[in-house]
Amino acid sequence: MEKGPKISDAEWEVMKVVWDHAPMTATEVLDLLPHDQWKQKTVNTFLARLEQKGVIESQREGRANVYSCLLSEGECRRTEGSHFLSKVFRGKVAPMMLHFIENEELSDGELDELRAILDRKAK
Amino acid sequence: MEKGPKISDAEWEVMKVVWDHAPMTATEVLDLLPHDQWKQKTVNTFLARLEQKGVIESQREGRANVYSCLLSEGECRRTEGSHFLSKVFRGKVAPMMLHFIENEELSDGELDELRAILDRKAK
DNA sequence: TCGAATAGACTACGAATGTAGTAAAGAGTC
DNA sequence: GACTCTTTACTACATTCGTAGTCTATTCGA
Repeated sequence: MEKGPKISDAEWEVMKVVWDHAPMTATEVLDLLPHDQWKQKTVNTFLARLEQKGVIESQREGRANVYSCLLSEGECRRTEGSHFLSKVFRGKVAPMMLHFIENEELSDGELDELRAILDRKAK
Repeated sequence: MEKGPKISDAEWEVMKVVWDHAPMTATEVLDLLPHDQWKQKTVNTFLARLEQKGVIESQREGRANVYSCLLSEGECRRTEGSHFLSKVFRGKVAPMMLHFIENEELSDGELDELRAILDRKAK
């Protein structure tokens, strides 16, 4: 399987906005991020780096660059997820699942949902 | 909850060995890592950094340093896991679980195991 | 048309990461 | 005790990451 590019922590924050609203300009990206934590120039830098990495692309439109996604959130989740799995849980899925079940709050509804998925999966 | 230190990708590789075999020396750590990918000096650097970060501690024993864990693998998994969850899956546990069920190979045995855990959890 | 505002391009810079080299000190050998 | 070998302590250095600043070109208003 094809290894996607490495997307850093801060880059992920930017990408969440882009995935939700692209195509969009750098100014629009800033507007959808917490203003007290982000400066326009910082956002611009990340957008440029993300384009370098092939996660997004830009098209000039008048005075502004309009950014669109090249990689979907799902694709990036696959890359990041399998990396996390092998790094933190030594590639063992079941212990990881158990970890999250034990450590994160799951509502009864979510538990039911997961059981349903597992039942379907098991044929 | 107390945020643990950031442990980098390569540092995790070293820590897996330390968690499995501590207390141990730097030389012993190298012996348990793939020799073609690790040099002794590199291992030493990582051990020093991990000590700085408070993940391990060392005690002088003759000419060598003997390293022991200060943070368990489970503690580090909790820190890393909740970071991953909020970064990649926006804090939503169920979609993450679903993602792994759909994207990683789970044997029938593992599926059964997970169902059993969920059943127990839901009472 | 000329200056002001604005968006992008390029540059900066310290901290963390991956990967090691060099110097030095302790331990064992003759 | 002098020499050698091992293991540590300190230093190095290119990349990536987080966070912007400066310089420039373009657009908009007067």
